[in-house]
Amino acid sequence: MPLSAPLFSPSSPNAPDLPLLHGLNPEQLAAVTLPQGHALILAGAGSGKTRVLTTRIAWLLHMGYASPGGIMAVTFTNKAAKEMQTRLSALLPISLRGMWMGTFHGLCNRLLRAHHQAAGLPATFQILDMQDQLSAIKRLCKAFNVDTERYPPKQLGWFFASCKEDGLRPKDVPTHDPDTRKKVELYQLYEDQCQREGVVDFAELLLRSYELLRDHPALRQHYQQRFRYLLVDEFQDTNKLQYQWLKLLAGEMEDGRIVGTSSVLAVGDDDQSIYAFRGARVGNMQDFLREFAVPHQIKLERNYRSHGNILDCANALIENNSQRLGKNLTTDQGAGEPVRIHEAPTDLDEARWLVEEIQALTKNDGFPRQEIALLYRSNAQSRVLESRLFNAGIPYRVYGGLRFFERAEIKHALAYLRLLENPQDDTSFLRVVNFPARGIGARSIEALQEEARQTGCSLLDATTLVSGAAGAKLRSFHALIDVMREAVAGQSLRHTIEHVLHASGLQEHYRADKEGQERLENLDELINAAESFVLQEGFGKDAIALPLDETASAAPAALTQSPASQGIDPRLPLLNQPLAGTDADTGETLSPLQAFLVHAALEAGDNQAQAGQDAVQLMTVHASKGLEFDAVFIVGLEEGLFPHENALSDKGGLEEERRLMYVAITRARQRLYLSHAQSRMLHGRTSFNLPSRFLDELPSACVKHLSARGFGSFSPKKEAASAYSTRFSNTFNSENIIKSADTALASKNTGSITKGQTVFHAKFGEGRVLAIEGVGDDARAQVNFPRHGSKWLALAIAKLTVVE
DNA sequence: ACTCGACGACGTTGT
DNA sequence: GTCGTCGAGT
Repeated sequence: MPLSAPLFSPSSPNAPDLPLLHGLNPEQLAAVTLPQGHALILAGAGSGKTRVLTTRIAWLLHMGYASPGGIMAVTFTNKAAKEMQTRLSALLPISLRGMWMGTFHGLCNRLLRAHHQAAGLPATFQILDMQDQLSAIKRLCKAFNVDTERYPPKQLGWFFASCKEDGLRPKDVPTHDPDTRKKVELYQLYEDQCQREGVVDFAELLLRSYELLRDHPALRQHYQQRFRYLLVDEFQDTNKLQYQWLKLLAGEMEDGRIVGTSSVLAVGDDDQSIYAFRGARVGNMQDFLREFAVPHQIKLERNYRSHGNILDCANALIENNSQRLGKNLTTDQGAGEPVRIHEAPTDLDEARWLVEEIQALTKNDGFPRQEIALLYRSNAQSRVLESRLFNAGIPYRVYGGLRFFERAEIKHALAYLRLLENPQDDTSFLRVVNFPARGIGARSIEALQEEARQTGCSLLDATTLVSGAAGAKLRSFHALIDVMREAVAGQSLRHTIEHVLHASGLQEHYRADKEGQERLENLDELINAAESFVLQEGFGKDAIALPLDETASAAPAALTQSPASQGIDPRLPLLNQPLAGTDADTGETLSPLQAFLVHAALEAGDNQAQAGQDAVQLMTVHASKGLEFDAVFIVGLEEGLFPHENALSDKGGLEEERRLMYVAITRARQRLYLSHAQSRMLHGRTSFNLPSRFLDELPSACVKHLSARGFGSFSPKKEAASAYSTRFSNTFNSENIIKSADTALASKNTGSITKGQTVFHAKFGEGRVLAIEGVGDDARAQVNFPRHGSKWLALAIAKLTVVE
């Protein structure tokens, strides 16, 4: 559908000369001061999107168009939510209590906590992260003798999640084949299990709160009237369910259109949609325009981040995508330096080159280390980079490894805490019933699970049903939990955790373990995390007090005025309570411990709290979204890797890879390096890959090919090995390439060195030639040295002499 | 009941 | 190369 909505004129009387608005460009100003009504902001990378969002909120509040309680702002990541919070607090000196700002999952959790009864959940319901979910599914499979060869738990989890993201309960899933029927059957069993244990997974948070709003008109209308302004960040990443959820909050549907008094401001960039694999639906942007009859649409195309050459590369690249709303970024910063492209013989050489460039950047050009980012397509690539950086003594920080709350010792501690809150939580029970070891083995657990299944009760409750010595041990564990619960009743969060760490024996266990030092420190860190969480959330102070704005008073009033609430259904438990008290703020009805457990589940935490350290930043391209750096390296730009081979099967997949590349490029402010290797260790074997097609899509005027250090002049032509690789798919094992390279080189190979010979190297000594590839100056030999392992050596550089 | 070693399968992106 | 599972040994 054409995007022809008129621009709102910024010169309206709605936009007085406020300091708040200073420095905004005309489009930003227009977006910030939009009148009532829905709007779509197409915000290009680096166009000041977050600034627009926060200033918009500040402006609404400042002008009195809304109170904090009338605003809901949704983001995808906790990082973005926090950032918004911080910036907003800097703009406005008022309390933002009552404003709903957070991630989709966070807000859904908030909704479900406030109305847990209506949602059919216990007040103490716990949230399953991916690990928990997987172990829950595995347990389910075991209990029902599922063939996990045919139905791998991981795949089942993915199936359940995608059903939920489409808003489908088991009964709604169409089953045309026996395979799907089986999976749906398991889906139902999984749901039953979760319900029985009082736990919800990530997708369930969304689906459950969607259903809550859908099935309770009075409640829905209450929130519809409360939230006059809904702001959604990264709208292109919303999935079907999130969009439906938003629609319910925005107003009632009539004739395919939304009617209501709220204004939805969706901010997004279709070119940065990189989460289709997990259900994101860019089509939501078009649907939004249509179903909300969006009157205002603004494009933010001025980029304040990157130099011209970088931006030109990004623009040219993304032009190759067909499904676009259309957008072109501009800058007035000047062209800057060319984008540098480097080709390395191997992934190891790539890493070596990278280290040298980084050293030059920091030493000669004065780039701070934390302003340098290394981006890669998949996590596995970080290893080589890390080891080279480590050897070179360059401090670095890897994002996206095991995060704090995902560490085993932390999960153990949390499992105890969760059991105190929710004794039904079998996942937590199983995690810690024998950790530290209590002599409760697999057989005892099996017996226990059998009893629990027959009785339909939780594992903890079933401990009373098991006979014999095993039963006694199980009951003493039960007693341990009960004693802990009593001991921490009414205690502060800090004391609670300290007590649990001690009484559970966790601390002692790690203290006895000589490898457990780091884990002990992490447990201490958990206490610190809890402490700062309590301070941040302000528990114990004015936690109960509601802001004295219209929220507290107007919301119930609005409810009584609304026609639909005249005949309140008395069966709805929530409506028998004063709404202002229940709906208002999270945490209000939550104990500090409960809130902390939610916090731990919803934000797995940064993986390393070493922020502020002067370290090079390593992360996947996905993780880099929303960040920016002075200098960016994008490595591993090879066919099959980036674009990833799994994404090449369909066109949509390739376009998403291209958007991913677009995101990566637009992270750079001043300097951008792109590199690829002719061969790399992948999945434990050497593979030979063509340079990524994305490199060919960049305008040659903006790029500069660096000559390979020590390998003679750079040759833009495909190498012999690479040329052959096109005939055998993109990656194949080294045996194939050796064969083909051998044939290719039979006549062309200049040197006298051939495969199988023993050669001598000044540094490495004698070694056997495993393979030869390349021609002329680029010819290389893979030589296996007894003491140094196998190495690729350039024949033009390394002085190899044939031994016999 | 627990620990350890061998073995095989499996390798994107993540709230 | 890593992870999880399985079997044997203590």
